[in-house]
Amino acid sequence: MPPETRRRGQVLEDALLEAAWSVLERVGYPAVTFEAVAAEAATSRTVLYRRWPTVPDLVLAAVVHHAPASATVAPDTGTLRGDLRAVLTHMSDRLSDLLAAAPGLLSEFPGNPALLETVRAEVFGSPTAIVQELIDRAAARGELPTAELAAATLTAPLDAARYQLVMTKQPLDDVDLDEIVDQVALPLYGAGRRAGS
Amino acid sequence: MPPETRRRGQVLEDALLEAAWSVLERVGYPAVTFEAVAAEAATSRTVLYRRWPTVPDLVLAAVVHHAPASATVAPDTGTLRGDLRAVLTHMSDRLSDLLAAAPGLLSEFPGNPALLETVRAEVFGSPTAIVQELIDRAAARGELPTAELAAATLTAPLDAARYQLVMTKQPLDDVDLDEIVDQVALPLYGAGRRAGS
Amino acid sequence: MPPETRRRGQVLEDALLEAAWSVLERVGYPAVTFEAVAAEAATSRTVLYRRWPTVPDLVLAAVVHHAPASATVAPDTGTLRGDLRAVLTHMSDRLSDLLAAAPGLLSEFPGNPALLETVRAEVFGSPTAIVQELIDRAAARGELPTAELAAATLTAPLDAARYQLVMTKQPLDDVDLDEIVDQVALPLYGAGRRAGS
Amino acid sequence: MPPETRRRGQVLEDALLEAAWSVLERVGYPAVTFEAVAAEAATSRTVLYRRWPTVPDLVLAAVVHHAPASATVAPDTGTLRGDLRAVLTHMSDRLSDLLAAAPGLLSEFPGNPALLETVRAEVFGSPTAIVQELIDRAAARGELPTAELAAATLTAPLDAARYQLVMTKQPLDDVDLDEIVDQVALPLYGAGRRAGS
DNA sequence: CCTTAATCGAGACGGTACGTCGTGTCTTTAT
DNA sequence: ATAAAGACACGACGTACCGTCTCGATTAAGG
Repeated sequence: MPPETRRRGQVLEDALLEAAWSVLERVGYPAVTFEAVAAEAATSRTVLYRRWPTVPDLVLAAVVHHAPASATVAPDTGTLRGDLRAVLTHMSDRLSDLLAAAPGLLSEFPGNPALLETVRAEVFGSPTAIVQELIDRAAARGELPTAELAAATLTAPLDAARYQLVMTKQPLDDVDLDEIVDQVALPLYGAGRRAGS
Repeated sequence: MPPETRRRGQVLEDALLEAAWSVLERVGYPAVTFEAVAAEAATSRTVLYRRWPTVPDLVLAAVVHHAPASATVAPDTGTLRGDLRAVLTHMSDRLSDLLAAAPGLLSEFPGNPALLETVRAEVFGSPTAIVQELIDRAAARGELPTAELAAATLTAPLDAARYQLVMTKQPLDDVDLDEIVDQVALPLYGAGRRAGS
Repeated sequence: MPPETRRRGQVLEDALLEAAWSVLERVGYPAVTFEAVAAEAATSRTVLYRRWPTVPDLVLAAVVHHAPASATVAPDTGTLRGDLRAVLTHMSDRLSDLLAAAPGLLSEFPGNPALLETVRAEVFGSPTAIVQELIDRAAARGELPTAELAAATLTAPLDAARYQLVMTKQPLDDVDLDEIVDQVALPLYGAGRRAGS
Repeated sequence: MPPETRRRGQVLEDALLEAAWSVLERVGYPAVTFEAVAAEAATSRTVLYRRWPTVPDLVLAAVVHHAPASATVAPDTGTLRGDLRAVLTHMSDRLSDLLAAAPGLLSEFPGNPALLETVRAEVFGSPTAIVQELIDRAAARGELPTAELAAATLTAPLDAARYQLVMTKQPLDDVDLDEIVDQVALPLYGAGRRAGS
């Protein structure tokens, strides 16, 4: 019946993670089970248990496997506004994808700090560092009076955006993005104020 | 064996919700089951199902029952800064309580808009409206140049605080609160700018 | 909403039994529940429990109510053969009706002798006595050499017929009836033998 | 706690059927539940459902397991009378055992022809074929004028006996057996008539 | 005629069992 | 060695009825 030979090693593992992702997309996070993934991958649960002991571990691995490359490079559009829009847009797309697929992952974090760390590193990336870079460049161009901002000032626009993403699981639309950039980020960062004022 | 008479109505319902809260505290949200709550309440699952069709519904009711009094009244400390600190502190305490007890509730929201709405109304309260009131009063006192702020401007500090709460499930400490008030909220709302500038 | 007045006494009781019979016909004995009967009768289970404590009691009452009149009169067709055919046909119709509707009643008898007695009296009637009467008449006519038969001899044809009815829950067809009459009953009863032989 | 290793295969199946039989004896057929049998066998209902989809299936298997040896061989006592007594005695013992243990099985037959067939084969055996064999031998010995009997003639004594068994769930006593043999079976089969008459 | 007693109708309570699904462990067979 | 298959023991699910109970609404009957 199975015309192909028995899978092993990397080939098998890839197939397992693709099966997990497929199940995740089809039925949603709360309905992901070892049973269903094993059926999708045409293997037995034992094979899955040997690799990932719990459902969150499996789902996380599937997410990482499916979308590994988080943009860690700062965009450069020539203006602070354009750069911020680019960063926020990317973050919005990435996070809404993840949250729509696996909202329940969030609730697993408290009991599993390693999971949180992995998600942060692999998926969310580090927009804060990137934004600091944008601000440095903008200050160098004279767009901003200073690049020295309090941590809370720097991250507040990002956090506000992320909160909306977490709550809605939907990407932000253009109006939202414009508001955050124009009404929150740029004013906070000091755009429009004279350098030295 | 059962020394008391059969419980009914409000008495029973209170006992159920206390049992649910007790189980929630003991085993944590992901392990809350109808079975365990029924056992804790010394009743049958049927009685629970008649009232709350799903675990999130039950947990939410337990949370609301356990900590019902959401401050819906705007504080009045005499200064905008004091008012904002009060609002944020209350929100921080309230949300961190809820999230520590039932982090998984968050992941239920997308599939259950009614749940989200209930949480918003019963637990989160409506900080946005309250903050608008604070701002109106501050503008009337001359602390702010205007009370007309964009929606995103108004909620950004709140959202930033809430994001941190959601991620950490811990109340914000004084330093965090000071930063959000002094570095984010007050600058955004225009404090320190001359009225008419 | 309920346009009619509230039912009581005999009117109500009749309605309950008709509802029970209706449910019995529709879903079969093993699926008869107080719940379903109460719904069918548009009343509450309490009203049923007040009258019949168990399902068999209720079903039996419904059966008796629905088909109360067991023929207790011996037919008189002029020949023993015709009389036996008539008795067996009647028994076959009656029993197969009952058994098709409520086969499980049989299994309730051991734990409930009163039930068995009621069924026997109300439903099965007493074919044995009737057959004895037929035989007496036949002997008087000279069709049989004697009317003095052993109990087992007398009832064997009836019992054989009843066994088939119990097993098949179907009425006996003409061929079966002919065989029992011609091959079993008449030879056993001595028809064809000379009186005095 | 569980001192022994996990049971599997035949060992487990035997234990399950013994547990089922034990429950059947203790509480009676109408009270046999998967739950109780699983508890008695110290296993889970799943294991039972994998093997027997319904209660009647399970009970029947338990009955067959508990009393497997149905005499399918015709006795040979030298006389037709002795042979018939032996067959009827065996049938009486066997059937009354079964019916006393599980009277409700009877009511399951119409909805489950396979069950009926299994019971017939496994438990009731096939007395009809056996009796035909006895008659053949008796005719060969000259005890009977002919071995060619109508089907109804052949089975009537058996059916009469079975009907009494079904109704009483008690084994027939010697008097009953004598009557059936001497007053019903032997006369019907033609014993005492001259061959060729 | 009006009060009183009965009982109807409705529905909750505490409980048992159902049949299903998924879990994590373990054993067996075969590649 | 490990993939694949599948059983085992367990826990929980959501549903259906059970038998009991309380409670208001309605009805029939008696003072």
